Amino acid sequence: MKKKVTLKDIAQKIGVDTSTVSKALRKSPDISSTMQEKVKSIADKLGYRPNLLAKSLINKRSNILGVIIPDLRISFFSEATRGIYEEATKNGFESILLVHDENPKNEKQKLEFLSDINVDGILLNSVDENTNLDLYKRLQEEGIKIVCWDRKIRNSNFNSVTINDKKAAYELTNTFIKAGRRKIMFIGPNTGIPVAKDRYDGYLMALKENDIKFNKKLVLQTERTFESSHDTLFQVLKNGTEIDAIVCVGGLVAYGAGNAILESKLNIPDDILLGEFGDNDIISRLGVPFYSVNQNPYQMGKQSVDLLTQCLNDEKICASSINIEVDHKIISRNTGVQKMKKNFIKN
Amino acid sequence: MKKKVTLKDIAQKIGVDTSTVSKALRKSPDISSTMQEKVKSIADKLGYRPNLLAKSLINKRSNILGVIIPDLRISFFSEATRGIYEEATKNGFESILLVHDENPKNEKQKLEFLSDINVDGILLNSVDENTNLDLYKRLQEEGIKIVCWDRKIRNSNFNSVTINDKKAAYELTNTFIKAGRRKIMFIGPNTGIPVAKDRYDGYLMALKENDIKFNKKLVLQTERTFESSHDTLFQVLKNGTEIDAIVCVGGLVAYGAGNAILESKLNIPDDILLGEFGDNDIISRLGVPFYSVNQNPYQMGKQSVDLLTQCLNDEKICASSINIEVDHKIISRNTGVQKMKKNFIKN
DNA sequence: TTGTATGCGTTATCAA
DNA sequence: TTGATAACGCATACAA
Repeated sequence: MKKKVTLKDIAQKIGVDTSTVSKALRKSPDISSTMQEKVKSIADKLGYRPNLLAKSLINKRSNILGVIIPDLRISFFSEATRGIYEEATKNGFESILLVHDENPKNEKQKLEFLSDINVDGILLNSVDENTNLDLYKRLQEEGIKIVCWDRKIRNSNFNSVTINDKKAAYELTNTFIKAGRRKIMFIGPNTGIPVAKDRYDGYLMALKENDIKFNKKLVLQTERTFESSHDTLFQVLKNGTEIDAIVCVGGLVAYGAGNAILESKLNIPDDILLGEFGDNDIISRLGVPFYSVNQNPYQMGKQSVDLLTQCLNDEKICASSINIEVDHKIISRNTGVQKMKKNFIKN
Repeated sequence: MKKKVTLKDIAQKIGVDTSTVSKALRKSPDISSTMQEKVKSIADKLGYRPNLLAKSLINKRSNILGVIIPDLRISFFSEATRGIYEEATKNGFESILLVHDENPKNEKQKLEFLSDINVDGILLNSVDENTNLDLYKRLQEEGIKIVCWDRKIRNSNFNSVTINDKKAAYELTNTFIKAGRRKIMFIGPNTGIPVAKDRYDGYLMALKENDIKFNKKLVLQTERTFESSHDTLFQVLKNGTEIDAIVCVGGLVAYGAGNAILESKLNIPDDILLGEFGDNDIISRLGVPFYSVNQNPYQMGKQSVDLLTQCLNDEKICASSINIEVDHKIISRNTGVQKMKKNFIKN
């Protein structure tokens, strides 16, 4: 097992000091160009690569960004992540991706890990705005720049990049109302998580504006997971609650809800219109048309990195609690579904 | 800006040496239990967290696994990644995720980054088996354990976890043949990338066994991207080449192909049966039924981590070029698509 | 039982 | 222009 080539190896080979090699490789004007070339050629030949750990132990910066997302199965996040790492590379950062699975404990662990390896910044899609708030703040005080994206954190000074969730939920609900639906359900968490709260508020606003009486039974408080959404809705449908449209707070919630509806032998969209946030691939698995709020994930990712980069370069920007609003649009999916010949494909 | 708490801070607070603190925190029998408790309580109060960089500079291990995947939009990879990080956590590792986008340059950059931060192991889904082979080998020699998953690397001693790709492709092609199709196309790279080669071989085997004459025109050599697949197939269809089924080497290829077919006003599945590897969500966006090879991604991810863990604990296992074969199955998707009322949902 | 000295690989500040 | 030394935060062999 060969060991990795270090400055020392190069130094010994040439017969100079490590500090000379170090400077030469970073093209310090201290070092003669003859020496610089000599060092460089040896370094290349030996395949030298500086040890990032040692470097960032001394420099204060690692040029690493940490990205924590809720769930990879949600294509909104994968698209956004794509925007993130492309822009990160452009800006000279390496970005590493971690997943918290909507679990505060996981989130804590990932955050601490990122702090332990001295990342410069974190792009955060937080589980909720309470549980780990103190930790967010501590990391920030330690000098790690944090940008929240998709999910902002109220009553805090974190910079963020989001859509206008209230407006989007309002528009989505309104779409249902215009399609003649009145018994519109809202599924998801509606407190604690700011995004969810905003979306809930938008839902309420649309109802109110259209003189639809608020029905408490049509608000299902669930977690942001497939199981929670599925099980809760399935039970509610079993109990005979009538609904004709659903606003789902996120992709997994919508997928769970959609499954519950189909299992209940109800039809989408005839009986129930399905709406979600994120324009997520997984919903297409249901094989039914649905509405979605497209949140321009790629753009959101890029802008998040840009904001974070600015934070790292300018303390003032960092302190100014900026919220960048990304455009969204209401779209419908799978409207062009082709009719399948029965028994054409059999299992 | 508060600085992070270090051993020194704790040591000064108590009035002992850093080495005492270091030992106390790791419960060394050297240190009295009184002292251990004292140190621990102070450490907790101050919120001490060891600096991983410094630690792994000394220890040879970082307990970090690097995961490099081709593309996040492919749900096969997100599912597999899920298996990976769940199992990694269980085994006491932190796993960080990077994406190479089927680009050898990106892959090189990510690999070197992982080496630079001294990860213990890498779970690799390589771009191809040639371009960065020397780099793979160098990292291995430097002591980084590498496990290839999904895509193995022939003529090398890397351990791997895959399905039986040839068999799977054979079965998929056979499914088409049994459905009465004879003009079956193969789309994707079919050389250089081992998985693709195996799948191609399986395709050929099925043709041969069913006395279907091999038609060179029905093999489209493309990259593993949406654009490459889409553009190539679209042109071929425009030129009037007749086909009635397609074996696509991967999800993005299938999505590109599906789009090309629909844009050409052909019907799936009536005119053309679509088949792919990975059981990927994104294909559902086409809103048509399709066949898929489910590769048990979650299981594959877990087993990859287990194999890597074993490698790290036992040099012999590492040297024995193990290939673990994960079960696959042919499935059909979207067969239960509900018929949509025209104009029910409008854009 | 605790402290001292040294080193991991790198950089920065001085001297030479 | 180059070299010696200390430092980053932590761990460990060895001395006290």
